[in-house]
Amino acid sequence: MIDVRFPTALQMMLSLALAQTAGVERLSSAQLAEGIDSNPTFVRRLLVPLIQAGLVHSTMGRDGGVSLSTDAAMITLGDIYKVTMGNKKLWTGRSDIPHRCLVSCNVERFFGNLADEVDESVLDLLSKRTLADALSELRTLDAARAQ
Amino acid sequence: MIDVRFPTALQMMLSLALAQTAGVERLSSAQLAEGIDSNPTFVRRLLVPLIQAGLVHSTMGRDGGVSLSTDAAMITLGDIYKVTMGNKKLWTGRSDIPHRCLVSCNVERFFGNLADEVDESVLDLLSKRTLADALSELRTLDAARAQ
DNA sequence: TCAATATGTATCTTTTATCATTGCATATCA
DNA sequence: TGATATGCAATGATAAAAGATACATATTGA
Repeated sequence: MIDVRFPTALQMMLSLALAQTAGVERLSSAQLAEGIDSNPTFVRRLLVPLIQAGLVHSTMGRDGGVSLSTDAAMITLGDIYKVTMGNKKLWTGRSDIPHRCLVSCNVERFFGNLADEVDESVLDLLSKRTLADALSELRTLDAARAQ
Repeated sequence: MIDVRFPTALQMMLSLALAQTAGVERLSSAQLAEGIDSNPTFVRRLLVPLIQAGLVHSTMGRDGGVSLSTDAAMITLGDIYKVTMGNKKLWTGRSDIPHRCLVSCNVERFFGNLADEVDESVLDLLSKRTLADALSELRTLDAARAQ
């Protein structure tokens, strides 16, 4: 199955950012789940690292829910990516290749380095955008759509 | 399962590049499969687009096999990536999200644009390296490993 | 105080993308 | 013409991810 954690976490964070601008205190995992057409358990699983990293604040009990910990302009898409994907790299090579020649003895390391560079460049790109930026991009897209 | 087509195709191409410098006419899919600890069918499946794109030349029949079509310095890792991954994007979002608000109506397009930017930046990075560059990096790694 | 309802979390099942395997037609060469 | 390569289709196995279910725990308000 395709890993959709990042796009999903991003959508959740955008919903929280929108709620913030609309003056809504918090959203429940059920509300967030409805927005992504999924289930509350998946939402809560995704929230765990976001809460631990301090990007999101959670309140338990009746009338509980989650909200952004800070202003949307202080959170970058890179933050969200790093936190939700943890140590998972964008690329992983074949592992345990038998070492028989110049290529097979060194591709593993070579590819690892390459993958690191790719991760770095992607994070670079994501870190230049804040959640607030993304939200205003959504408004632009929405205006274009309306026409 | 993790998609290892690119790292695998890369290793195959590196083996072909090494064979080229060693004066070896061609390698069979069985030989390539041995190098990646896999099976000839998988190798041949990966070769199809590389052959169609003209990066690799294949000869059928007994004593057949494949070889690089051109010099390793003329082939970039970007070429290999584009050809083996086809239209598959690095990221795909959730699809068929119900349209209910500013976020849910526009994230799909927003994320698509973001994914396009990421693809572009990765291809940029890969296109700066040739197979010949990669082969000499392998030699450098090998020298470091020998110590 | 207690009923309602939220999060936190563990466990099991379902789904599905990917790779492995098998089989066979076709091509090529000694 | 037999040995051996590619080309290709079809089926099976594997594993990662998401869905589903269950329940303990926390909080609030009547």
